Amino acid sequence: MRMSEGVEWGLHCCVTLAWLTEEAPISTAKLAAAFGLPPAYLNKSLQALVRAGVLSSMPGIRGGFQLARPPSKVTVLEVVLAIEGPEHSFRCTEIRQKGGGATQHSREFLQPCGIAVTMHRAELAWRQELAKKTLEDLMETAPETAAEKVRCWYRQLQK
Amino acid sequence: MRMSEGVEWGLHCCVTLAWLTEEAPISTAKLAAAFGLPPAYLNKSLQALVRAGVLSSMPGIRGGFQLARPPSKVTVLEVVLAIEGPEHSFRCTEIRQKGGGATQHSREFLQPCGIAVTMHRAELAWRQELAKKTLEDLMETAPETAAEKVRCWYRQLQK
DNA sequence: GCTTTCTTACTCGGATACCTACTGTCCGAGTGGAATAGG
DNA sequence: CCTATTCCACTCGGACAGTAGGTATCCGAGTAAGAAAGC
Repeated sequence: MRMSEGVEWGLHCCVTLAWLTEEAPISTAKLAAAFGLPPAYLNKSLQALVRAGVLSSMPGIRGGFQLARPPSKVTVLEVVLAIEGPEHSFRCTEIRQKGGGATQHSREFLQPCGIAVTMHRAELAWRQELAKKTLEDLMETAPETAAEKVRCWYRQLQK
Repeated sequence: MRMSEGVEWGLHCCVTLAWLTEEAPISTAKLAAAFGLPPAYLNKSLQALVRAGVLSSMPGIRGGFQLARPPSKVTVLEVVLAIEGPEHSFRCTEIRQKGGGATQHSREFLQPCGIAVTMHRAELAWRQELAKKTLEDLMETAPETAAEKVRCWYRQLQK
């Protein structure tokens, strides 16, 4: 089970966009340059965030992306689900009903598979943990200097 | 992010083996028949469980697999990690240090990336939830009739 | 000098290849049981 | 009848293809800024 790299990219970009609210919008090319990422592919992840309503995009010569909401209103879970997709990682295929072990009586299959319940409950705990954290929390845990450093770097890029 | 199907297979097989302790060992072919799974590929997952010390295997004409420990001593997490691998799903590649945004001062990179910390903390919650549950718990949540049904089916298979 | 028009450079967005990793299959080494031959 | 031996069917285990999804790239539609021309 491996999470897409786009999640890491998306989260870092969201935090960066939060710091650069004043200078918005920021283009894909600049965000990609900031982290040394392939621009075209990063764009794909950013598009997913737009579709999810986390970012908003502006076309045109001075276009780019910016946060659609204040950082305190965007949870980490939203960003993760936007890029990874909303499906659960564990998908019950009901093999208990499929083989020779599953005889006629389907009455007992009315109640959900205990294994699936356990797995989904664990995933729920995971999601709740991610739903607790917002972009604002991420900004606070970063070093004091980070925000100003990003702004400074961005201005140098403008020259 | 998608979990391997082998996890579902492995968990169902472990519960089945727990119910069939008296009749152990059980061969891959029989377990595969019980759930309608491809035998050779299921064998691959069972091998992983042997390497992890969850199951023990017996070669020979009456060989097969059986639980290496009582069901109460095997956590769901163990089974999941045995098949999925022990790595974390989120892997921080430290992109904060890579692009043009990461200037000279590497002092601030001594403390870990806040995004990675958040993601790992969520995964920890997920793992703890799975570590709480044992195979015994799964057996209890199953319908009363399930255990006897499995044993009955297995005896019919012997004929 | 001001307004309108046009050009143009730059942006996002989706359609198109590539590549890793999960899925599925096959065959060989090894073992324990059962049949058989001998005592 | 009991025991030792041989054979064999069945098992696990790892090595070998097929395929889906994530990764990476490219090109086209659209837009807003800025220059240029006209008033």
